[in-house]
Amino acid sequence: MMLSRASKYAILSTLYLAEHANENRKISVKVIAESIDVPSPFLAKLFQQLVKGKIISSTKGPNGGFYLTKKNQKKSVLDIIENIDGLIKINECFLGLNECDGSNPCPVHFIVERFKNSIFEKFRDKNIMELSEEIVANGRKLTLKDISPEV
Amino acid sequence: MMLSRASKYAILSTLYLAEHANENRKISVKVIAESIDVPSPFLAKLFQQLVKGKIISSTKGPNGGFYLTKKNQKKSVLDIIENIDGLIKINECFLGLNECDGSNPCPVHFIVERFKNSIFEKFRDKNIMELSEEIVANGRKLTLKDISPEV
DNA sequence: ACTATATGAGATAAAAAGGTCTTAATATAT
DNA sequence: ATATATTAAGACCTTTTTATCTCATATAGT
Repeated sequence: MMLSRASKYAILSTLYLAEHANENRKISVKVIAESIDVPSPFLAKLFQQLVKGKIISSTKGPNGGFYLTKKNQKKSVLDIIENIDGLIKINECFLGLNECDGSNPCPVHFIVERFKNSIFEKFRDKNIMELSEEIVANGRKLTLKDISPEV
Repeated sequence: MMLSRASKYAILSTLYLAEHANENRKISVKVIAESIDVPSPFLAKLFQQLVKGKIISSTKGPNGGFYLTKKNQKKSVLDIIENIDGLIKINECFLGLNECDGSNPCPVHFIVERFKNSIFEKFRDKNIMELSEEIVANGRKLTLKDISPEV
């Protein structure tokens, strides 16, 4: 029931692409890595995998970089998580029990279940572009940098 | 917002102690490790730390083992988590953002907040003995073993 | 064609988490 | 006192995760 750092980086940077890139304006790993403050060689690896998984797109060479096609924009955050972590982890019992379900629940099973449903609403039932637009509309910055107040 | 395996083991085995041990009936690592199916040398290490943290108690020698005093029983699951993982991890932003709070929320901040509050009700506002009694009353087995139906 | 600039791929390294082993210390029972 | 059972402590090993490095490949612009 938790994301690896890899998944978090992948989510943030894909949402970054959704907001800032398109087929005519591709963005390099380096720029994204600096913008959201993640280690760039690590992000490069993640992007390779996301491209293979058809979550994002890329072109090589000058003015190349990463971006989302219309089709990519329809993918969900859960697709990203599935691509990077797999879905097992996010569905595991919070206390690690092998057998934990409605008829055999751990002490926090129903609490976790409710949470998971809400998360899935955002991460499965909404596509990346929709989520990105929501974030932009709310004026949020998704970065791992410290956001220092301007002086 | 997630527990390490170490924390999970510690929680399960402390709840095991709450249910099965007391000052007159101490239980050895080996027995507990087998009962809930966790690696026993690893659990031994965790128990050392829990003893230092005054979450559980121990005595050496024949008929020795681990158990909970009245004082230990008043500790909470959150005390266990704090002792093993520290509290930072459980309070981190679900997406890993450095700055994520009510006035600067990540896309799932309020969902996570609600979840955290519910978890805290069980893990901070209830002591170990109370939680254990609740679990016993509900007839739950907290083990990592597969619970195979009896033939 | 050549050069510069990107990504792609695979090997490698470093750090963290998970797990084991060995020896010492201590308490109990005989 | 001695043997035995148990935890305590610390070193050690393994696996997974995170991160880096190097070289190959593709593309654009000149």
